[in-house]
Amino acid sequence: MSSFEGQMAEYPTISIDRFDRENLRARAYFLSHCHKDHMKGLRAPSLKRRLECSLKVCLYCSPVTKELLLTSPKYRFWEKRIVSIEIETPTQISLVDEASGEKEEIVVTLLPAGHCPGSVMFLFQGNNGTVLYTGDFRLAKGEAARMELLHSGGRVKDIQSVYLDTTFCDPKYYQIPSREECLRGIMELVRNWISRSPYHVVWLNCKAAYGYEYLFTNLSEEFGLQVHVNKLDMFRNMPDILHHLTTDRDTQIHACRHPKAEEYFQWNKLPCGITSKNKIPLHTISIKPSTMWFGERTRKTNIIVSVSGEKPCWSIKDFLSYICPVNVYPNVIPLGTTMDKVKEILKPLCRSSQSTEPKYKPLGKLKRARTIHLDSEEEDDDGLFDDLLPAPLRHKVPNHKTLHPEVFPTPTISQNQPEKWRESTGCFKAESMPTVLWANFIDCEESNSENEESEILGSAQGDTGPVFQPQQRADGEVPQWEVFFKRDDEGTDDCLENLPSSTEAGGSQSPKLFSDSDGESTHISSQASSQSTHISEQGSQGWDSQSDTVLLSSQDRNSGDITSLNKGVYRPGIKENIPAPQPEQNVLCLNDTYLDFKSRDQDVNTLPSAGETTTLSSGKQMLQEKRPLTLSSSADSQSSSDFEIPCTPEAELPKQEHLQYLYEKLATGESIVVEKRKDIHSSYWSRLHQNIKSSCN
DNA sequence: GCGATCAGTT
DNA sequence: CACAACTGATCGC
Repeated sequence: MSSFEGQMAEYPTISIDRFDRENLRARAYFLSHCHKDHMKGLRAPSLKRRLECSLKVCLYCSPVTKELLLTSPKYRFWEKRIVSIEIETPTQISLVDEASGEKEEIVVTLLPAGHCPGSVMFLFQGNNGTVLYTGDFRLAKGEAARMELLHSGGRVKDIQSVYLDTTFCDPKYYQIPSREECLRGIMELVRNWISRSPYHVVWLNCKAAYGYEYLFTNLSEEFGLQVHVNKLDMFRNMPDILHHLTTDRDTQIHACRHPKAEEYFQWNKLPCGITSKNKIPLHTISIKPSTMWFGERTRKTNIIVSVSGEKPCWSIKDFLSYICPVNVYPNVIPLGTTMDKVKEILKPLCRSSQSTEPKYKPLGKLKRARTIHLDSEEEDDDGLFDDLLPAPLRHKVPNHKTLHPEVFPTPTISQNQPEKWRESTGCFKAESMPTVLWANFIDCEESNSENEESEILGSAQGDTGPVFQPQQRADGEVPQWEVFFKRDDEGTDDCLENLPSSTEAGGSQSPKLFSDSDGESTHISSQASSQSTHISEQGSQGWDSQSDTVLLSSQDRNSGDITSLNKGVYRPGIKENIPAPQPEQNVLCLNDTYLDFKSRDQDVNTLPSAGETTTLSSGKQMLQEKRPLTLSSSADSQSSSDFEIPCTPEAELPKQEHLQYLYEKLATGESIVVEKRKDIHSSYWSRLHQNIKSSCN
């Protein structure tokens, strides 16, 4: 939970993501994205009154955020006062005190935050220095380095303070797989479920209001099925999203909601109420996209299996140390700690500690004939302090071929005339084009080798229903979830093979893998009858006690081994067209996939930062402005060949022995000794151990 | 009746 | 614990 009170030290007359208390006096409001916990007070009567009494106060946000916000009638009263600002367009705003007439100018730039549609970071430049408010951000490594407007004169701007989303500023979150990884894992789960029959459906159990669109669109693209949702009018002006959604329940992928959805699920009922199709009962699994893949593993029956990678897909550390501000203000303070402690952790990444020692500077330097970068930023603080500040010389990444910084147009927004900006809603078509981005990653043209799904893929509507073709695989029945996470190049691709029965059980691999503490099997298998009958039994037992959570992870060191996912999968051809990520020297990242399963008995909880961390605006940026299309997005998010991003130093790769140990213990049900380690990983490891232990109890 | 806050769930 | 919600109870206006 964000503890940010809404105001920044440097510019206390503006309020961001908070609209209560002190913020009621703000001269201008900013909203980084459309999640409720960043909208506190936004529709309170007190603020509404303030608005009515004021002529000038406005809310500034991205065009997409504005659109999403105004979809809700609760916020309609804001309509005339919302000023949308285009992404990456420095915009001057006059902050006027209406009582005294006192005025202050500030330039704000919205930078894509990669969290949910419309989400942005705010870069403010004014008389009190340049500050960055990150909001909730989920940027892949190197993303900051690609942001033109974080740079000036070829280096990162001199940023006084960063107001940082520190939600995952904890060693336990070190292993967060990339979006691509998570998507890939989900894709395979979904594929293997829905390809069994038209009556096998997937429920995406999404909690937040927005942020799963990336998942939806990609699933839709891949399988030619629209995703069922309760409402889609908020996306009416975002065709790239809209086309992948439907309110028609007759689809195999659901992301619909209901207050009692979890309860429904126990009874094999989807949130939209359906339990069957053509009088044939549906078989449902649920996939829960969640960032809390570690934090949530507390239930007794959870099984955690993790082969850790060496790096998180994004990192506060990388972000902050790249920006290298003078100050950092964490927006999230974990309960057990204090602001100061978090600051202590972050301080080493900031300016002051980067070079405490004065550097030798040759005397007699001539006054610089400064290279004229046509940056229009008149308050170019870099220029003033270049000699004084130890700001590391970081060259911005050439992200566009024609990346010559022209004079930035700096639109000035008159607070009196927000209307002229209203038209910006028309830009959504260009704003969000994730599917194109993804087309590059997974070739949607590729047909399912064993059926005519390709026809369905091409159809705009999924309402004809998929044509079911019997699977051709030998074992016929049981989903081999494990194949999604295997490496194929080593005998140690044993994420699951060390588990009892993951493969050896022949026709019935799944039971023990998903078994609960009672040793009771919870079949994920396609034995339809067992499934539905099982469900009624569950009603009395309570499914939670049976639900196992499995955290799985691949260790595809080989960044190009996407094809390994196909091993043993029924659709040998499907991924062949995927361009393998370029094998780059700088690719040090391991890609992890964590999955947390549930389906009827079990629930498939997946995807740490992935699903809900959609990058729409940034996706667009990447696609249209920054990246050559020949780069796979997978490679993009993890690394860049353009420049060098250092590893997160602490992100040490767990040793195979460790993992082997854990698997063996897990397999045999033995308890696991938690060895205390002093380093930063101790928390990670003990947690992992504890989770495995608890799952074996 | 509405809103804010808190505790509890997922 | 921490995501991003929602529900229900309680209290105050």
